[in-house]
Amino acid sequence: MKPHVHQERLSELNEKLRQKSRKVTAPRQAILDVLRKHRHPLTNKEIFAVLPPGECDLATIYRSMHMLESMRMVQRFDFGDGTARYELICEGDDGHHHHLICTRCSEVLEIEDCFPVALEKKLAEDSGFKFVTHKLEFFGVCPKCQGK
Amino acid sequence: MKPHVHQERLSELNEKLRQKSRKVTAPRQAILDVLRKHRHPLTNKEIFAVLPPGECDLATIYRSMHMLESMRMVQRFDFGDGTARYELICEGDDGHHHHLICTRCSEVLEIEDCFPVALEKKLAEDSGFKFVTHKLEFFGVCPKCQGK
DNA sequence: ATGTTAATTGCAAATCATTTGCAATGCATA
DNA sequence: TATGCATTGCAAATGATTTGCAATTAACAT
Repeated sequence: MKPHVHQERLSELNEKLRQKSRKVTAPRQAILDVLRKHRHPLTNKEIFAVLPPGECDLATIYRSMHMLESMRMVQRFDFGDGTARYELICEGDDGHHHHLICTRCSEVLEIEDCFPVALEKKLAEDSGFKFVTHKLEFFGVCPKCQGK
Repeated sequence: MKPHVHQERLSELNEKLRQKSRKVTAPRQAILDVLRKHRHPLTNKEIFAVLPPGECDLATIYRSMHMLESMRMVQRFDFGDGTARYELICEGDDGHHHHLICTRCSEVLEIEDCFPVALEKKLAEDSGFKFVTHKLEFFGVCPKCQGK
């Protein structure tokens, strides 16, 4: 019943799924909903923890994040702790940016500017490499954690 | 016999170990020897593979690298593939630098300049963070791999 | 509506990197 | 040369991620 209700609620994100001949499944919608509500990079386990129990298997989250990454719908970040983190890529954005992470409490600040972009060109010229990109993250101690 | 031969062969690196009341053991010397001979970041497994069989346990390499890192004798790098890599820190160097890594063949180029250092200061001022550092690695396709 | 089919999921087991417990061993110092 | 604590090897534990496979389901054509 009400055959189109479901489609009406689908966001651009789900449309993107459709366009790639991917199925719009409950787990995928749930994952995208979580990402939409969180503006910071989330680990798969964090996504899993936020989801209602039984909503989606951890393995499915891993598989979904790979798919979303390959579709450029999420951006993967490495904070150097051996756990991948993902952020939804906004409309008209390429998802490329950096973070400032507190090494004590793990607070995360997004950094607007991307500095080394200009340098990639110089690097590419000097080295002969092509398609040069970079990963850059900053680490420090946030104001709250400075009082030891 | 020949009680001092061993000591005569000890490098500055082993002296450093001594100074920190660390023991100069065969596995540690072997590991440092490997690092001295390789100018690129090595994974623990790569170090293990280069070492003569039975020379040193993998777990010992993991423990040694942690120790060497805390003593600032090696620098740890993350290339985003979930495996730590280490480079010996040269005399008078702080070990801080970056790499350009080929995403196809994993060739690694060291990059002399460190660009974002000046930006750390600005970031620290803007955010209130202290002790701001960064990790930066570049990725691309090397000349050899460009011919598909 | 319903059937068909390929994509997707859950679950459990497998991998991979890394860590850790513990008893045996080995350096450094007396 | 003896003593004591650091260090090691080995095996088992951990934590993140991947994978095989049978059961389920979305998409689309009946």
